[in-house]
Amino acid sequence: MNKRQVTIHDIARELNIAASTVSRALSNHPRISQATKKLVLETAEKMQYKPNAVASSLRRGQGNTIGVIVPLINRHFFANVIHGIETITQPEGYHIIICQSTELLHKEIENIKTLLQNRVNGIIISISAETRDAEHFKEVVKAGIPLVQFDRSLEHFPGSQVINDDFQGGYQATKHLIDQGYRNIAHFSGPLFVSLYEKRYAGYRKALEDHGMIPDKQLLFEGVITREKGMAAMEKILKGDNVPDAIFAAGDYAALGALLVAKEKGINVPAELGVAGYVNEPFTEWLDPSLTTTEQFGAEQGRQAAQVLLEQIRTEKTLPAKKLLIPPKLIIRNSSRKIKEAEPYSI
Amino acid sequence: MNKRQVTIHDIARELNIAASTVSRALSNHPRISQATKKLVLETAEKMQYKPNAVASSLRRGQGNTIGVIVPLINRHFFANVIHGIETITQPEGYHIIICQSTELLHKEIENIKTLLQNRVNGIIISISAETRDAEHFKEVVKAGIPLVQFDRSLEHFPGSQVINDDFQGGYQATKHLIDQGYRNIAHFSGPLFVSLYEKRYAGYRKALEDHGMIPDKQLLFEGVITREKGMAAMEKILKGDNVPDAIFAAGDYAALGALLVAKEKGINVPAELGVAGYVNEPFTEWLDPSLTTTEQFGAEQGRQAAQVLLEQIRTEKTLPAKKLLIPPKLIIRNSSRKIKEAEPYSI
DNA sequence: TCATAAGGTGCAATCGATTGCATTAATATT
DNA sequence: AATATTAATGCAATCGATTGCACCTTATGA
Repeated sequence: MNKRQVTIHDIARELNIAASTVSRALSNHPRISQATKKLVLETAEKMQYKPNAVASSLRRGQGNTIGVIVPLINRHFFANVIHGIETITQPEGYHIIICQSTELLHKEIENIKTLLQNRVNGIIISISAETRDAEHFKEVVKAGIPLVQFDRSLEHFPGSQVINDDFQGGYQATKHLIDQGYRNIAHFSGPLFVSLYEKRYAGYRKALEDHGMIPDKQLLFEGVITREKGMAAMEKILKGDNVPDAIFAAGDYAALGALLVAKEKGINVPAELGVAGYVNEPFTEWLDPSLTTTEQFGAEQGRQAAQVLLEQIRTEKTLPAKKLLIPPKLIIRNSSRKIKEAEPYSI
Repeated sequence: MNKRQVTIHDIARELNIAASTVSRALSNHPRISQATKKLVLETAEKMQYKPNAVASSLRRGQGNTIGVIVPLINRHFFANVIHGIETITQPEGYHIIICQSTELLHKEIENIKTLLQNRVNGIIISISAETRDAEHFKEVVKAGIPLVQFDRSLEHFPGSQVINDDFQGGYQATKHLIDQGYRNIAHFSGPLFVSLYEKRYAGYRKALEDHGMIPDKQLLFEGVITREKGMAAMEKILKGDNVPDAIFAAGDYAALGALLVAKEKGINVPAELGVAGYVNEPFTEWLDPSLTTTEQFGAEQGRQAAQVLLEQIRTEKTLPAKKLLIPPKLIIRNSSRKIKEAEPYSI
């Protein structure tokens, strides 16, 4: 039930000039006299003219919209990324359309289709857990629309990416545990065919090796990313005969599971068991003991991805793909502070 | 650098028929023969035709987009609401444009302008902390675009709203503390000119009165919504001479502050001090002791708001405004379990 | 004084899909 | 056989803003 809006033709009629003149006056065209511009601007204001962005987009073959596809909007990390994207795009006059794949490939494909139909200027995407190849990205390329991947990505797709340095993150966390004196470190990983988990695991292995330890397959627990799985893995560990003195979990929820079981069994963290998570979920700071983890700077990633995309949009010719590796930051908290140095500890 | 896309005219030329026939065939118009439809569909597929939603929107004067304005995308509650909205709108073929006001009125106004220019079908909004009146909503009404408010709202604006029953929430939480045996309950509130805080406070007062207690102004701490402010308020309380035995905070972060100070001072929660928060932030479940709080069902609110909006969009005539009150749910956890009944407690 | 340039505007086509109305062909009715 | 009816398709205008080109007026230069 939209009511009819004022158009440039209405303004033109009001002033007895051509619509084209109105259009040019509004866009500050150099060939229109100051007097006319002033007149048009005033009349537009008076008549409450609102430019129709849809018509403009159609004619110019260019919208002012950027599509963003994430697995789930309400995941802390992704919400942060979106926030970051918005802070960059909004001042540039772009707005963002958000789609969720809910970790489903067919939805992701659907999302891309919708975005293409709506002729977005560019797409920023973090792929679903199911996505294995870039078939559906080809449509985007064919349409000549720039696409930037972030966080989870198909590395072989020849486009720009803004991703975490998960290898370094895994390395840092493990090295920290070693430095604290832990000598038998287990790893809770996600599914290893997901490259980001594979990399955290590789970082973990490398850190061990660099410090003269041999990664023990027995201490690798794959597919442990929820609290429940973390708890189960921890129970299993305690029942075994090679009980580790530290755990590096590739996700905070799994680490939480380990902490909960440890607390239940009266195991002292960090004295008897060191624990480190990953992602820096909001709850980790307030656990008791607070959880050592790794920050991934979601907002920053969003900003960078948006920057890269805007560059591509603004340049006519295809720019060489950029691959930005965001270095993660280890956040040392009490769950791994075995060495109680005189560290300033404030709640 | 968008490349030219296939249009219905290309298909028409290919098949030697009129573009209008193609259009009708694609939209399954009854007056087009099955044979032609089949042919068109196949050719469209073959030529990789993608309908131009922009052109369609212009012609029909009707897009397929819903605008959502929130203070901050990366706040847990709002992220959940957006998620809820998306789950409803996406299957109906609408997509959502997200805008943040970052709690600033002028940005909110800007956002509304942008959404109107892009001719969205409807707007769902939670107002900024600065917003006091509905001046800028009038433009929306004038354009004949339905608008639904949620969470924080201008109650006197004659449009649909989906909001929390904050009075009940405040009442429930306070009553719970009373039931647990606490007799001197302080309240950490947000700024009281914000109606939602005012209502939680009113609920708190009513609960006290209903149980024969007199709300003490000395125990009201206004504008305490951050952890820092919560800690400060708690310190102040402990220095005073009327030390309460429980705190009902209108926000979880303030409650967290109280908990942290209590822990630091060796005050036993819940034995010596009961604490209840509000909002059910993700961290509250894993605090030690876990924090009693109130869940607001963000996703549910998003779904309801989207439902209401879609109804308005689909109906030609203006529907009577709906006001949905979402009942919040008290989540009882350890920070207020003074009476240790045989409650099943599982980590 | 006349040609040329610059300054201002208007005309009309265009972007791609949609839709009221007209047209043609095919079938049914009397 | 002539007319009415139905089915299938085409024509052309339209949504609102943009833009290449043409046009007219006034200033500039030789």
